[in-house]
Amino acid sequence: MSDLTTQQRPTRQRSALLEALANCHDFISAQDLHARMTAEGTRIGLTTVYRGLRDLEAADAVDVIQASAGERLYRWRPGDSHRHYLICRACGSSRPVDSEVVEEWAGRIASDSGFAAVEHTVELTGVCAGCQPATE
Amino acid sequence: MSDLTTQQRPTRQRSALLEALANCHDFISAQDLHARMTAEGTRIGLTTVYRGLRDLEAADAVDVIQASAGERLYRWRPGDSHRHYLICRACGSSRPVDSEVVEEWAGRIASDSGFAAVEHTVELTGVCAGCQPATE
DNA sequence: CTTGTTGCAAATTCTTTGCATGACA
DNA sequence: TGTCATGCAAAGAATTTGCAACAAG
Repeated sequence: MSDLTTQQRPTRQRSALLEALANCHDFISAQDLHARMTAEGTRIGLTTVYRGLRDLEAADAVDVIQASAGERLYRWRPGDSHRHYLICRACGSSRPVDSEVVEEWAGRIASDSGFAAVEHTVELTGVCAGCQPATE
Repeated sequence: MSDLTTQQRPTRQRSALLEALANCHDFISAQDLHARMTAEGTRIGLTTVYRGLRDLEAADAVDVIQASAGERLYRWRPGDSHRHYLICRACGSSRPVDSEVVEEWAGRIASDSGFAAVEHTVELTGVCAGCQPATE
């Protein structure tokens, strides 16, 4: 179960899911991803999308953020590079941010507090340049 | 609406909600808070609890974190002091953490990126000393 | 009396699960 | 042929809204 060598068949749906996600450079919800794939002609069930995303999350291949009402947004993570993003509240676009400082800080908190297995979630939101009202 | 002087009647339920929340020194869900109040003899509707918490959130009187499945947890914020916490995944207890470093970092990201109105969410979770297995 | 508040029930939204069919090795 | 994956439909969970009765000023 925790074994990465667990057999996993490369199916049409799984490939399509990976491709769709890789082509999407912003965070997207399972529902939206399914809708987009369907619109593009890929026949795939919503359940399969959810399952695929869950697997990718378990494999640490995607970054995940919590949207408002329990909705989760996923974003493909190329390599092991980024984990934290700055997201535009208006258009939804996201850009990775350098979070070294925060990583360090989290590590320090962990050792100072006596807590074990400390994990952190950091979400930055704002309004990107393109979405800001022209009004001064 | 954004006016703090907006009339708001001090009702029995609202006072009870505030008191229950102030007496609870950890994060708690709307459902649990309602259950606890009911168990203590306070007659209040679940809807009213949700509405009260929503108002408190809007007034910045509580800190909010996202639990797993779209569940939101609330914690009374005395004064304007703390905003970030380290939460035990095992027992749910929380302790405020010094987040000055993160505040600064977030501010720098904001100015560097060209984003406006940048807000940040930071959640730290771990296993507190009391919940760690005696093993080792 | 007038207006905001309450609370039950129904509706919404996102996500997960049961189970029979279908595909890959 | 034997598994694992798929996907429909139903279940589950948390939160929000409609609306009539109620309480405060």
